[in-house]
Amino acid sequence: MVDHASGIPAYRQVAADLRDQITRGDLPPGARIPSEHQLAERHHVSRPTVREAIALLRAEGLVVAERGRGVFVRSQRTVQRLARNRLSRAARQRDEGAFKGDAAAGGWTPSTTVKVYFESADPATATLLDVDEGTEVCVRDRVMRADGIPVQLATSRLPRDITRDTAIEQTDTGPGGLYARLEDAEHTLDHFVETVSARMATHVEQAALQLPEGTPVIALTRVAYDTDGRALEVNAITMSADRYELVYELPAD
Amino acid sequence: MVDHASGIPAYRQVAADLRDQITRGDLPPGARIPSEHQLAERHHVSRPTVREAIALLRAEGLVVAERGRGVFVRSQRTVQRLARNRLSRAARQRDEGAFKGDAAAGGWTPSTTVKVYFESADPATATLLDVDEGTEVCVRDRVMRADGIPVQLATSRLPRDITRDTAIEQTDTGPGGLYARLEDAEHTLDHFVETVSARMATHVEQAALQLPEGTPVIALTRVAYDTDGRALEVNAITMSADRYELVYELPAD
DNA sequence: CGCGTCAACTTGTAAGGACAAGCATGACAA
DNA sequence: TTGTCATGCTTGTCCTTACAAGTTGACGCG
Repeated sequence: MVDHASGIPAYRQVAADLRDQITRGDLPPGARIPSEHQLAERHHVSRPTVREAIALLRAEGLVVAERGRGVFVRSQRTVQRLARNRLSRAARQRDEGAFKGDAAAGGWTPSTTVKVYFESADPATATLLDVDEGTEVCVRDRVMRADGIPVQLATSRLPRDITRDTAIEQTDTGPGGLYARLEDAEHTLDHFVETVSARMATHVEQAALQLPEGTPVIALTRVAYDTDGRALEVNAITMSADRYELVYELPAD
Repeated sequence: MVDHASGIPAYRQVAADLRDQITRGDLPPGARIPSEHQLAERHHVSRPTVREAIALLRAEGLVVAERGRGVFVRSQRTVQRLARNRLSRAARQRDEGAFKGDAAAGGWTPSTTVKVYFESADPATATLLDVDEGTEVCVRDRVMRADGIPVQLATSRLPRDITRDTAIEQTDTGPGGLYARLEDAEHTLDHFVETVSARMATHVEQAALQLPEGTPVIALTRVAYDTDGRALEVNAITMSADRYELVYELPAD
């Protein structure tokens, strides 16, 4: 019931009530919350007020609405963790790149669509790859899926003088993936630098990753360096924050 | 102007129009967008419709509303990056913990408030620390500020049998911080495991970090292990995604 | 018994009105 | 000149009403 004397807006009180029920477990993941009409009657407020309350919970990512069906408690993070210690040479010899390795560990079926094209380096890419602006780069644009649903977008850029006449310019890079081909071409990988940030999904990403509104994404930029300290590849990865968790292991010294 | 024949809801058309103006730069960061009344008149829609459009942009984190003043375009990310390779023994000997080190590198003034208390381990903590549920743990609850504004929340938990009679149970842990005291007590640190995820801020975090609505946070869980493979500390860190970027360096092999 | 249709739900979109509360500005008084 | 206050602008909150569009299940007909 809404307390008008408290000074707290009615829609926030309704939202808080539902949030409590969800976090307490009275409304478990997947459960349908009462309809807008029912909530309005129960709390003695109007439907727009109830809708505002539900809009809050949607923005928090707690619930999803489905027209004609109801509003449902969001199921928990699909604990599809991604161990990033998979970039080792040994792993490359076992399977085909990190994504397939994660899939095997997580027990889901991976699929990928790839587009390969060429462009001249924009300022940001040029800085990261340490090449002149306008240098020709090979772009590998990938959409990765787990059991058919898109979970990750990745765009790799490499200087064309490295990729020319290699399988990297093919859609299928072959066993071990892109990094294996780099090592075939005598570019010995030394280390990677990953930069992790989070932000709200753009509407393009929302569409591509089939995200409900109000979900954040993890944006990861990985730069691969060879033993000479030269940057070989810049990979911009976007993941639904809902579905991913990144794990890093760091030595104490 | 709204096109009723397009099938696209009016509030989305209004939102798209404003979004374009913002991304194009016509409405630069800090600028005030037209008032709800003006937008309603201009697009020939009602005020509630305009409000719904603005609610969308707020959820996307593009604008912030200030009652009595107007709605303003959000200013850009403050590129305060945080290199996470600072957990080395050498760094501990130089300064006092990772946060002060980051501050020195970033050129801002750090300040911290600490609360220390004891509790019995909840299931999640017990699992991570590999102790029995209910074991007494020492909790260090910290709010970290950069130039006075809160940027990070961190809660460390350690089994009490490790912290008893050490400076870890004091608010001020002394030079080199918590990890230096652990090594003083013959617990040699071996490695850390960091788990990174992103999600929308809870309303508690929103208040503590003074975040506008609709901003995501980066949630990081760090577990410190000693050379025997024993978990010494679990640190749950929450950062505004606006203000942080994490950098990891990984060896290729 | 099977299947299609329809009614009764659900959420989505939109209008219009009313009052509250915070802020800035300018007029006015000291 | 300076401080105070009233006024009008802004967003915040909330109501009532109406119709659109998607889903589900029950009912009746073949």
